[in-house]
Amino acid sequence: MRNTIARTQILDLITNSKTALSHAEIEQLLDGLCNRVTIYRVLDRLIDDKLVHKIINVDGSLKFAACRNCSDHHHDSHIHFSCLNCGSVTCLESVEPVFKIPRKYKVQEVNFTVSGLCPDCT
Amino acid sequence: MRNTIARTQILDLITNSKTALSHAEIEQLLDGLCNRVTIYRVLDRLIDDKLVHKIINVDGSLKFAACRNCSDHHHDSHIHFSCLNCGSVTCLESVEPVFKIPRKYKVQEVNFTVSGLCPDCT
DNA sequence: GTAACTGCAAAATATTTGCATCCTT
DNA sequence: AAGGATGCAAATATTTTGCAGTTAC
Repeated sequence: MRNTIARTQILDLITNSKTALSHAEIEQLLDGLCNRVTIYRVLDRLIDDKLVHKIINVDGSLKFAACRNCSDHHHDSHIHFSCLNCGSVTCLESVEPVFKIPRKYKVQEVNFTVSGLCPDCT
Repeated sequence: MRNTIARTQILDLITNSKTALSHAEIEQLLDGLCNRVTIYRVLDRLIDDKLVHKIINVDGSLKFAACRNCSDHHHDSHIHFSCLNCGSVTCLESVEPVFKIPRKYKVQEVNFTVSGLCPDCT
């Protein structure tokens, strides 16, 4: 793993953003600093390295957010809030949902998204 | 809304399937009965008509399942189980998760997916 | 110096749209 | 008969891959 400009810049953007960023948003923010393809590859790498989460948005689009405490494996059981008005996706770290799955299913990961209006759009 | 062959067949497939179906699976099952584009259009229509749910899978792919009780609006707050081995997606109708979102957020929809191993793959 | 990273072009995929034709009612 | 539904081709959009050149360590 090398500290390249692209990697550093992309990780900075994601870390400093309040909301999760899409590939397109990252590309726009970088403003030509690096190629679109590089962004794909750096994101994959950051996810492998457990520095960034991949979030599947309610519309199926992808968003990326900084990991909080994923050292050896991603653990992303908090809720993501997706705003239907401005499109922002926010990690609600504090909220852990409670649920029961029939025993015959073996649970490994969890992906919870709630959509509606964020505080800014209410 | 017309009762065309494509519409009838596609709705039948989805209704009779234990698991949610992807566009590709539907296309394969129909085996050339209708065009790929038609499947896209029929699915959109069935969703509009509240006969079919669109489910966003953990990998971002789309799956379609029959609606249970969505008369005027989709209400899809149950958990979807996504098998990481066989790729099947199942609606767990009986399980309603409990969670609390900060008041400043206005909740409209919910999308909960749990992934792991389904009973057949354990 | 070398292996990893990057950019460009092109391939592969997935979805949407325009338009002429067909079919349900 | 008429308007919605369909098929085909092509346009769009998104992501992946091959390869040559560049860069971090």
